[in-house]
Amino acid sequence: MEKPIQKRTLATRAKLIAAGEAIVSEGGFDALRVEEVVSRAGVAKGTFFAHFRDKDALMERLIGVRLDSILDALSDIPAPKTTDAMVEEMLPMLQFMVSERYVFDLILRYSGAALIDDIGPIGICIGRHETVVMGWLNAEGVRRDVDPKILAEGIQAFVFQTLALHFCALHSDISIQSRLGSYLKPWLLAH
Amino acid sequence: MEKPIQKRTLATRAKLIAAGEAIVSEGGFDALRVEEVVSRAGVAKGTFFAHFRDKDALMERLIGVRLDSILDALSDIPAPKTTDAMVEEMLPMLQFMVSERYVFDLILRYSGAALIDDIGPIGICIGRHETVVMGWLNAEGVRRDVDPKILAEGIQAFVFQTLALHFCALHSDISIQSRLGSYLKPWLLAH
Amino acid sequence: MEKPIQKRTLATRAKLIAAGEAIVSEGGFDALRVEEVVSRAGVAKGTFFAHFRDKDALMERLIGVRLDSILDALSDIPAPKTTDAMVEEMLPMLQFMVSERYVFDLILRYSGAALIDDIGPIGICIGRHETVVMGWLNAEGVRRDVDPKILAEGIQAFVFQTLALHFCALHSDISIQSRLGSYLKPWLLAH
Amino acid sequence: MEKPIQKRTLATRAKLIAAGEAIVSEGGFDALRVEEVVSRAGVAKGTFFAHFRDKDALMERLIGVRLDSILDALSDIPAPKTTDAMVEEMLPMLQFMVSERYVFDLILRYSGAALIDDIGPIGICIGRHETVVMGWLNAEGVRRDVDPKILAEGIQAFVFQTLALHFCALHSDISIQSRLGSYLKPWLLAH
DNA sequence: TATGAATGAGCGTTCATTCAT
DNA sequence: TATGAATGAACGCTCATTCAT
Repeated sequence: MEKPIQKRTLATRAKLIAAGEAIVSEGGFDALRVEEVVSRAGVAKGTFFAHFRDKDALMERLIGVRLDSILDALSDIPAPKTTDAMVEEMLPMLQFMVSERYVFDLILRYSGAALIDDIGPIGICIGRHETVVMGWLNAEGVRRDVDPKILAEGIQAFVFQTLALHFCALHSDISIQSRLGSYLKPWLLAH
Repeated sequence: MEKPIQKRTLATRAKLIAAGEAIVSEGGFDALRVEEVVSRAGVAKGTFFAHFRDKDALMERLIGVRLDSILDALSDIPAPKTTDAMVEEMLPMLQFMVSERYVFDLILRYSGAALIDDIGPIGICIGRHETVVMGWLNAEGVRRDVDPKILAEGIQAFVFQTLALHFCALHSDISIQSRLGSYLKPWLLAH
Repeated sequence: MEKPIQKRTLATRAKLIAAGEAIVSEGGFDALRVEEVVSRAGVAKGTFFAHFRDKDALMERLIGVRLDSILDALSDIPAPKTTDAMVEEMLPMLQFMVSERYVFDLILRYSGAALIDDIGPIGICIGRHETVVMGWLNAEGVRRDVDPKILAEGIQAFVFQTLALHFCALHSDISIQSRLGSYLKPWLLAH
Repeated sequence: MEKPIQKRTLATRAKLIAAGEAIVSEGGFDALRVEEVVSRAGVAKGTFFAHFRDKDALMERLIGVRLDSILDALSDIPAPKTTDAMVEEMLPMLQFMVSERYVFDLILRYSGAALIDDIGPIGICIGRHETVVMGWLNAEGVRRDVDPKILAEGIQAFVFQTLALHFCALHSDISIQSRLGSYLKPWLLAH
């Protein structure tokens, strides 16, 4: 009785997201213009803002969709045996995050929201990622003296650090993989 | 003939920085508008850009000044003996970084620049911070199996992670100190 | 079979008007939004337009109600003997008209409608006012060389002029009363 | 020293006004779009708002220009001998005011401003009109018992009343001339 | 160096009104 | 009658940055 969301509403929202995805896949996230989204979706501008608080809200959704499909793949694989393998598996996600500065910034900003109420699509994905990664930590060689939750959060921290340095140090010769690896080994391995 | 920097030039730059600091101390970094800076400094808009590459260049200067004074204090203290003490000592810096979302974002963006050529004031400060912290790692109980440089970078990563979560998880009941502590213990301590 | 107006219909309309009045008494006419009217009345937006041609139709109703009660009082008093007394008696109406620029504009726009077919609540009130005022003109000292109908219309013109100047000339030191009086004396008195 | 307005500024403003006039003369005031003004003037949108507070501010200017040229003509003619002749002379102005509802509303709203400080173009024109008309009142047959200033203001009141009724009473068979005449005779003539 | 008018792309907003269900 | 999602056309604004003087 509360809010029997209408079919039409859902259809409109879907049209908006589909239009957004089309634009992004053609020109990247940075190229997305609200004006074009509504024109492609065939709805009025006012409608857009009735569905999304602002442009960023759609961006979050769109990024969330991408992250979700990456995470779907990640969930299906068996737990990697080494930190190098771990990094290898995370690579698709890292590459997506690093594909556009704009994307990275948005993820960074909305990622932590995983802990609060009005958790957005990105926050949910980060949460999923944490869960998946946590599932990997029950492996041989991984330290047992630290709460896996903390370990997973730490991995997250190193991921962000790695990507942030990647953006700043454009001419750096250290690859994402090796940098992340050099953090994860001492963080995860029993010694 | 090289760079006979004129007195007037220096004076103008000083006026701009003073104006910037005044605005920031009144309304925060986020509220700083080039328009107001020049109006307070009594110069024209164009003059601003003759002195600073862009607005961010001034921002960096302003933030750099603050960070520097915090770091000056940090350099004078003896190396903390425990991770808790370490967190305690870093608190002033954390609190400044967390004082405004805008400040945090800017630091995040320019921090990694420490690795590249055109290193700015913020990058320098992050570098100083890293050096100071690295100096603490020669203590008893700190693991020796990892390059201190990597350890220091890891601390940085945990600092950023902690602050990022702090921003998003407004209602969280975990304090900055305890969260950072729960990262640093397993990261730094031999076991 | 003609118009068996249902109880529900009347109830809905009453709710809408009540909601409108509540909003107006809280924030003024200018602040009335259809959105809020229906939300307070607990009906859907579409329902509003099933009851009122447009927003202005409600506005007219609302203003009409106020004007009516002012006019009821005005009808009961004996004809004033002087133009000053006349102005005095008209004051409550003037003050209401001047209470909000928006109200004045609306009255101005719909007042003349008195001459056409689809006469609305405001037009009716202006007509009533004209009738009342015309009844005052049969007094001693009032010129007889002009059709009382024209005289009454002229009074109306001076009222509007006075109020219009009142809005623009905020800092003017001439009161509504004295300005209107200085128009009415030469207009009404035999000489 | 205060504000040595630059030539370029003046040129830009002139371009803006010229563009506005062109649009108005093609499609009427109601058809003016800020977007088109700037596009025709070949300047940026931001520039428009640097010169005019908002769209209405340009409208005022544009209407002011038209009124000015009508008033220029009005100033050159000899004082009319009768109220009918007076009405006849005022006709061009009346017709302009009545040419578009939008124009009339704007004039009505800004006319009285003639009395205050931040007097706009329209206010100035109304003032000029009053002066011109006042000059006509020194004629034979015009009553002497009332301050010409009041008489002129009264004429203004009747003009607005006439035009307002003209708009509302679309199907009315009374012409502007005859209605205005029926007000002016008893207002102006000695009896 | 200094000036300050001009740039400019696009976002967010407004909110009365319509219409398919 | 009632519903409420959708409409839609502009407006106003932002404000760091550029460039001709």
